[in-house]
Amino acid sequence: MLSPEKQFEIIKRGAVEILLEKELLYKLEKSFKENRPLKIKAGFDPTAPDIHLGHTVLLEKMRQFQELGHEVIFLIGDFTGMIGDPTGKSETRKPLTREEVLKNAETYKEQIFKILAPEKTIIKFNSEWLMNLTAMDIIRLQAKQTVARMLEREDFKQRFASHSSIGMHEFMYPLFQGYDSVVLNIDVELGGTDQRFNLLMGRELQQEYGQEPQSLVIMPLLEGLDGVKKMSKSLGNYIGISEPPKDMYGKLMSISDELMIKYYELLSHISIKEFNDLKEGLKSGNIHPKKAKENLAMEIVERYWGKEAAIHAKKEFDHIFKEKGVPDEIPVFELQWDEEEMWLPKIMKLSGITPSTGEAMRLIKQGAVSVDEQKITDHQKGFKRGNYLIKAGKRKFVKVVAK
RNA sequence: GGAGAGGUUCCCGAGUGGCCAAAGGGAGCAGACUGUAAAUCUGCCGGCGCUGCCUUCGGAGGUUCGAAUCCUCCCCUCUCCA
Repeated sequence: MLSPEKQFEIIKRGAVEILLEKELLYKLEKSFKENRPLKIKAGFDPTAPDIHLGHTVLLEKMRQFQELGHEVIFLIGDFTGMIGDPTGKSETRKPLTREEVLKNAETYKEQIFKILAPEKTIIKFNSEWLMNLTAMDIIRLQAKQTVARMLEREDFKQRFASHSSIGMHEFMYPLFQGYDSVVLNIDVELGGTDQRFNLLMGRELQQEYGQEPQSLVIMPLLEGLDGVKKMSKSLGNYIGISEPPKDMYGKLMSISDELMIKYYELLSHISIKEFNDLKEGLKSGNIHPKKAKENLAMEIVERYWGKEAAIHAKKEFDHIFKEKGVPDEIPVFELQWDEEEMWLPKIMKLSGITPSTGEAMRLIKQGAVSVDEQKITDHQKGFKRGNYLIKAGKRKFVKVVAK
């Protein structure tokens, strides 16, 4: 086991904040002395089992705890999921059926065990205990907090100020999440910055119930490909961990240099020293950012798909973008081709490479289209019945075969 | 229950009878540049073989030579009062 100080250093990497640092250090020392692992918790929504790199920030931190010998609980909020974390937009969600919850849990497992060690991960569902609370239990729980305290939460505060509606049940979300920590007697809870209020609630409730308050490790929300907004599926700026290697590689290569550093800090397995050297190197110009980005993309693709796939993805990427070549696998489209000659935009539309002939015409006028590696600029041009390789823009290819 | 505000093209948002396929911004796409990216510049950004035609402005009708704009009914969202 590593010394408490070393452990702390690893835990702190990438974290926005640790509450309270001294307290966590003390817990680590105690755990070290008594040779007793700490209980770590992180909660996940039961509805979104399609994991992307944003989720993995937390998972990576959990993995670090596992490697340090602590006990990690992957908590699926199947009960709290019915409420939906108050965001002002989301309405009360439909309760998932038992089958759906279990099915989603399976999907989770397939994905998270690419990061976490299966034998060391404890999976729990909070419906296990929350479902059995009586009305009396719930009132007792509610009595531990005040409306004023609830309104300190940024989201509630804003909605209250702007006269937007706040459902009574929404107040229960933080309480239940905190109560989970009480039930499990958690030592450290992990969460994103958006979870701060809920995480703190755990501390307060644990104290109310006579437990030592959990320490909090607050992780940043990973920015998506645009580098501004947080990574999320609905914004379409995400990299899913089940995406094919070449998509994953390509997306990683498209991030900005600045974002790359954050990704390194939060996602890469390189050591803290290596990370600092990298930052220095980039600053001084000794390391070319492109090279650094390639390494990052390789590391991450390899994590989810293996070394060979990563190498292949890189080759393919270099081929297409550096050499402006053609990928190995191009979708083939069998085109019903009766006439002698067909209008190019029509071919493009029918083959699905562009949504409309108008779009195809525009692209041709802009010099973005080539047929059999020959740039086409005449949007009136027709082609004789036959097979052609059409390229539109940098990454859209299709092989048209006359049928 | 009463009073009021509003629903416009992917998003935000202007437009209150013809000059509107609808300003502006964002997103997106393409070209140039580059390191593959960012930034910047340029072009595009409803459909159609396209100097024109067709379909869009919550829905359905109506007025008018002409409607996103006016009228009627309906649906939805939000606010205030109780």
